[in-house]
Amino acid sequence: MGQPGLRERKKQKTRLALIDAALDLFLEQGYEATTVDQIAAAVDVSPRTFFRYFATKEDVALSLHVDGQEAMLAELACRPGEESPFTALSHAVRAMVTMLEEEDLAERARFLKAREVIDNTPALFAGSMRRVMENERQLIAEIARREGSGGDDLLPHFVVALATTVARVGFEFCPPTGVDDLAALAARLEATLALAERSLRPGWDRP
Amino acid sequence: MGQPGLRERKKQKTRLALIDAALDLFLEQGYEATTVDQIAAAVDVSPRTFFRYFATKEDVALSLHVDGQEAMLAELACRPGEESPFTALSHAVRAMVTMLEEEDLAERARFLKAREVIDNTPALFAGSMRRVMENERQLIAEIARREGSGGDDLLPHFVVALATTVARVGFEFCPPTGVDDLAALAARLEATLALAERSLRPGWDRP
DNA sequence: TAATTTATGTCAGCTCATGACATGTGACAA
DNA sequence: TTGTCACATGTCATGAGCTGACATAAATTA
Repeated sequence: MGQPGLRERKKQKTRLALIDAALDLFLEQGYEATTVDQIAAAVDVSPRTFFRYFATKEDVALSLHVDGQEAMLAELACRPGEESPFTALSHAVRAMVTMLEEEDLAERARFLKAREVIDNTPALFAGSMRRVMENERQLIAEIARREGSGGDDLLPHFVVALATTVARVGFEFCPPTGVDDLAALAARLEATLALAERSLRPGWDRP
Repeated sequence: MGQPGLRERKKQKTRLALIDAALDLFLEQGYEATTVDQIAAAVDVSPRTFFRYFATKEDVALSLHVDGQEAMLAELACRPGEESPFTALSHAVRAMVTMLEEEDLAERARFLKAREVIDNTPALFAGSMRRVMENERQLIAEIARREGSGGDDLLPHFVVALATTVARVGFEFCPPTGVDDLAALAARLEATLALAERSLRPGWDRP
């Protein structure tokens, strides 16, 4: 009886259907060129209902992205306090990928599609950056808390900014996604982390 | 005959008037709360005309930001080829501030206003990040050219990303802007550059 | 002054997004 | 099973951002 009830299941189903329909349409004819009405029609739902699931047209493409961010924050909260800030953040970044690796096949496909659409749509890219930036504030707060530094200390800002930069470079500019590029993505991320590690002085992230 | 002609002068005047009116309204009542019609009315111009000057409502707030980006690119192009990538980029970042310091008083006030509005408006912040990212592609291309590295080389991506990160941290989170915070801005930027310098291994930005 | 260019105004229309209210469908207890 | 309640959805109306088409007014040039 772990089942969440018919109502809830229907909602989840509609939600995923909306995401899938939206991503397919975005890939086919572009983000700007597809209307909310089209997405709603594809799922056989009123346009008004679309906006009950997603606040904006943007959101439907970025919802998975958000899950990743949350996973990152959650992982950071779990890291032991002795770990140096950047090490902890590295693990948090990796968590985004490992989380995906445990997912459904359909879910992974969905994520890769979303990534492709976002990469090819400036408006969506901007939106994703905005979310990254908002997430960054929380990361900074958490790092500052761990390290007991003041609010106007530059270091936490810099460390977090560097970590998100690494994540960004790692996730960006991957070759055209094939069937399951998750492995390639993970490899690229590791390469970027290694590059960062090798570029920085030991102990740089602690005063 | 150095004069650009009445027509051109009028256009520049209208353009600046639109920017000023928009920024003032954004500061007063918030970005989302002010309509294009209001901005147009404040300058006594039809709403349609507004969109002939700025493609979107966002653009009117971000136009100055764009000038800075262009200055950065221009400065990078001027830097001597022997200079290591990150050093060249540092100077390019500084150019954004020095350019402002040579500007009109009104222009500087405009810039500071714009910065304040952008910082307090997620939507605008996202837009500015998008432009930064688009600019980043050009910076990467230029660095790759200087260094003669291939298109899939991680290093140029990383170096440029780090430079824009420094710029971002340097420009962000300044205390509430007073009359002319340009000096404070410059100081903060220098502090961030110093922090980066001190965190990185010598020669990290060259293979 | 006349002819040509071009900035602006007007209007009509599309899409995104939201509030208000009605309706239908699952949840749950008697 | 049935009846009630909660809530997901549909319908309608509205406003804001943005664009195309065409007319008008102003500046430039001859």
